[in-house]
Amino acid sequence: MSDVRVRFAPSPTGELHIGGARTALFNYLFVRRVGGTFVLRIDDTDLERSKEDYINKLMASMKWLGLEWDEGPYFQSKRMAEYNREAERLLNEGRAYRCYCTVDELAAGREAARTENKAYLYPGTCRNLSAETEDKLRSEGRKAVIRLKVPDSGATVVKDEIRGEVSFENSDLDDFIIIKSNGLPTYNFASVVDDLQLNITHIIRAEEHLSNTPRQQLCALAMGYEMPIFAHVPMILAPDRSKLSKRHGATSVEEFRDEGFLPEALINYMTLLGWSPGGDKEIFGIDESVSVFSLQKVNKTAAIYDTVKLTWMNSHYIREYDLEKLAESALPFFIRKELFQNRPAGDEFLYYKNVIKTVRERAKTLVELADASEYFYEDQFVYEEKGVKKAFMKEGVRELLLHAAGELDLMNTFSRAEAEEKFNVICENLEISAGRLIQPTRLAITGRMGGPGLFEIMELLGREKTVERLKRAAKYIEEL
RNA sequence: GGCCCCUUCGUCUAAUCGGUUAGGACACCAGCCUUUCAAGCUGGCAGCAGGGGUUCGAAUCCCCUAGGGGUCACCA
Repeated sequence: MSDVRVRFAPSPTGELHIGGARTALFNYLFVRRVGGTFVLRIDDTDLERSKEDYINKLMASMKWLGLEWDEGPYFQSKRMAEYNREAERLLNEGRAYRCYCTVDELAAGREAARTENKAYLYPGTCRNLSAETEDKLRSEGRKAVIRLKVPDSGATVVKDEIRGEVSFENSDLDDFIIIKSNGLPTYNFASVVDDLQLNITHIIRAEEHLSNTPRQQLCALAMGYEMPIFAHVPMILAPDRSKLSKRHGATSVEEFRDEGFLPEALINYMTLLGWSPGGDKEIFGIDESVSVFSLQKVNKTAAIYDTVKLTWMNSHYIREYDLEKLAESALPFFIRKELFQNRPAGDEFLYYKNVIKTVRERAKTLVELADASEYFYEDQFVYEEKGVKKAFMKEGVRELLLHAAGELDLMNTFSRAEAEEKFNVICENLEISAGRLIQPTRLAITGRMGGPGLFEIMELLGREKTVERLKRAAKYIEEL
């Protein structure tokens, strides 16, 4: 066990989206590679927006993806005493001060700056208040916030594993708030206190935090510490190049799961979003990535996520997955589609597994898998319109199907090889090509023009159902 | 608007120290295979944002421009 410690610190204001998940993944890859500790922290200082439901969903999503953490979850909401103690210390040491400006007063200043088209910086109104003035303001009923004294010269340099050294002029920063008037810490402060107290050694997070990093570094400096090493990973953008949000459709892990994506596929896809092991390999498991992962190889460019490639990857995993596991994963989708009510048992489960086995080859998601399985459970399906024209509305098809039904009925045993042999004989005797019989038969027993090998389907369905469906189709054609 | 980051096919990406016909994957197109649909195989289309330098030689180093993103809250 190395002493490397990383943390993933989501705020529970929504479901875990693909960007957050990818950040968690990179933390995971990095820390597992070096044998360090993965800490989960819930940044819930914003009581208004944080919801307990989201906390559970967040953790469920991480577990579903296989991103297990070693320590935590820690909750910022339970660590208020720490933040207040540190803030008090800064106050006593003269590195921070109470500010009594009201929200309205500040807004006025901001508005003025805007009309002059200048950047607004808090002017430091309360930076050097006398004890008397403070008493007076307090007696007026004014509530105070605590602001950090930011040096007005010099620069703050952020050391970043991915971007190198990034320098910010302190004069561009103002005395920002570290404790709000309701006594709660701001993110920039709480996050630093926690990272320091939890002995985090590497902060791997999204690039949107880069601009705030100098503020955090200034906090650490004021408290007498140095910040850990940073790694700001590029953002994941929606297809329209904008920041991910709800209006972009499925972006949360939960949604991807519900749409029938396998966790391994999602992991594989996210791994390649902003990182590449080099070489031509595209398909690899999380353990393989762990063994070669490095922050230096993480890209600097934001990536647009593309469900098309994810879908391709998913279809690959569906094809290669362990059948037993696939059957388990697909269960909720079959139930949702009402192909059956409960988890099938005994022979029913065997049948279910065989259905999946024959159908998995052409399903890109678990939803499609259940879709493609429909006619194995439903007798009263409708015939595909295009197929009816192509396969049913031809001379002698009805008689042909009836004839085939009769022949199949006479068979003693019924396997895919035997059925195929029988069809060959029928076609030879009638002097027609195999396709002439196979096409309408396929439509008759599945309602569709595409799908698995016909004789495979017939074997699984069994002779009785096959014959029944041929007859049903014949009747249907008659009524056309 | 200030500050910060970024810029290789439509998308994800590769290209040890500058020397490559700029490679792969998805998608798309064509062909092969085939009872269908897929899968698979083969081939094709398609990119170094633009402009200046430095250099014998630049996708790679420097500068400028343009574009994209982020951030500037008593949100995280």
